[in-house]
Amino acid sequence: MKLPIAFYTHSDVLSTARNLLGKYLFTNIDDMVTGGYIVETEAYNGIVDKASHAYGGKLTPRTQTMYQAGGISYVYLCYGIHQMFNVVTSVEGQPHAVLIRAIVPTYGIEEMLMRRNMSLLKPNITSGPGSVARALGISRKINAFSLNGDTVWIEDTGLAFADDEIKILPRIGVAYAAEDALLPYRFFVKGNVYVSKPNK
DNA sequence: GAGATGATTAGCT
DNA sequence: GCTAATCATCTCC
Repeated sequence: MKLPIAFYTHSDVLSTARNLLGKYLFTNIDDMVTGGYIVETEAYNGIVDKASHAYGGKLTPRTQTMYQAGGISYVYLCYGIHQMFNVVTSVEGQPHAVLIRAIVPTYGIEEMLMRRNMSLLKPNITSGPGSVARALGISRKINAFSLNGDTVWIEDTGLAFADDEIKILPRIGVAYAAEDALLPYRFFVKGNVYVSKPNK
């Protein structure tokens, strides 16, 4: 069952990031369906968040996707090689987003292995945002797609994690964001092997 | 129109 | 642990 758009449009990006844990993310790229459930996310809290592309209300051709109403994808390239997949949340004009950092692969594992150029299923297949996007075949072509569509979508299968199975820590790789780098905006399932390190 | 720069990963030590 | 890879995007001239 696909998540309703209402799941994405409320304004508390932190609770959306928390509630995305355990949800299934699917893509249908070149007629191949791949997916798995989310075990690690990071929240990016709009114009007041120094780690966000939209900090200070910055509006460019790239970031305008984040200003749209919640329930769509935001995909961009980082370090020249890695595609990052984000879920846009909140209402139009509020550039909130949740970065998907890790999933547990469950559907289309063969296809994911091929995309990752691997022969054996190892935890690093979908560990880290760049790896998740590559395994799922996500590219910038999928930017600003509705998460209720047929190319990329998120489902609720009833899987949920209790608060004591979840750990909340500061985000990864945002040291440049000064005091905002310390904000506890990273959510992950404790000890899950697909979560990028540290995972405890 | 050119130059600086990352929400990272993989591979080697 | 450390470091190179690599290019779209943004910023300033």
